[in-house]
Amino acid sequence: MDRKAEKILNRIVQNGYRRTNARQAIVTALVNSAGHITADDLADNVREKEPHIGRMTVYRTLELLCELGVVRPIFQGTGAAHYILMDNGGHHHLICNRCHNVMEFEECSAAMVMEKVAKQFNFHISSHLLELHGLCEECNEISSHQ
Amino acid sequence: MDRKAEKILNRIVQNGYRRTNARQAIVTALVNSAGHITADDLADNVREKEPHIGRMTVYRTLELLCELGVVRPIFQGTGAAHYILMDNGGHHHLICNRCHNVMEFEECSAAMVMEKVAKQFNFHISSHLLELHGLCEECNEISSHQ
DNA sequence: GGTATACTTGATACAAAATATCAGTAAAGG
DNA sequence: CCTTTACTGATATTTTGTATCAAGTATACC
Repeated sequence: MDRKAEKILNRIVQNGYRRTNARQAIVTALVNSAGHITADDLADNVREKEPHIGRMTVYRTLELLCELGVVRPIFQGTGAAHYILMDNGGHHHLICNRCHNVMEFEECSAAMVMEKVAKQFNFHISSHLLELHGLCEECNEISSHQ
Repeated sequence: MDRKAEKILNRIVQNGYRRTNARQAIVTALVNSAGHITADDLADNVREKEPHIGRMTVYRTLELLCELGVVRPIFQGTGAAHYILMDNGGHHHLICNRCHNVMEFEECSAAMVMEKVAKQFNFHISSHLLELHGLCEECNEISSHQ
């Protein structure tokens, strides 16, 4: 069992919810998905190993994980919601408005900013999401050629 | 006509799309909605004044505005996507995992961070979204009392 | 101002995604 | 092992979003 998955399952138990086989399988699949996946794709992954697990349970588990702050649904391009793992602190995305490509980046100096805000509002931050929207290098060139 | 709406409509024209009555009405309603609204609610608002405008057109206009980077769909609690206006540079949200309250804050020192990233990736940033997830003051107290 | 053209619109039908329900099942605590 | 209560999963249903296509309208050109 993955350590990351274990951590999330503990969080579930600590909040008074039960540790079930379905939840174990779903959380494990979620962690293995690298943290970017739709509910339906996650359901498919889970059912490869445990075919008896229903779609509904996957949706419900994701809802629970949202409530616990483990996961956050976002739109990525078009179609269904993508769930991203927030348990590791944060996500940093560069999102191109034209090609909808998502690039991830690391950036820790943002931490300073957050600390400041947290103090001001007396808010207990558990994770964050920073999205920078615009045009990636390639799409920007196309634009300027028109 | 609102200046903000005017600016968005200009952006539409500058990108080779037409300035139509439907788009004017939709953009105006969007700006008046304070920038947090679902597609269907927006359609309702638009149709109060212009009942002939179809739901489909609202969806299509929002799609166009996404492409232009004017708007960004996010999940807020449950149900349909909420569209937030990105035209004024950025959004800064504090989102409580427990009560799902969304507080907005201003924070400009984040600009430095973004500049750095933009250079590194040669990415042309037009707007940004920074979400800090955790527990608000009130919910944090409830937690520690348990 | 009139006309041609291509873009835009809106009614309808359709597909996809998410939710409600409820009988059956399994986890936790004794 | 037994009881209680939360959880599950098949199904049906609602909600949300998309495809289609004839009719309409904005723009460019004359």
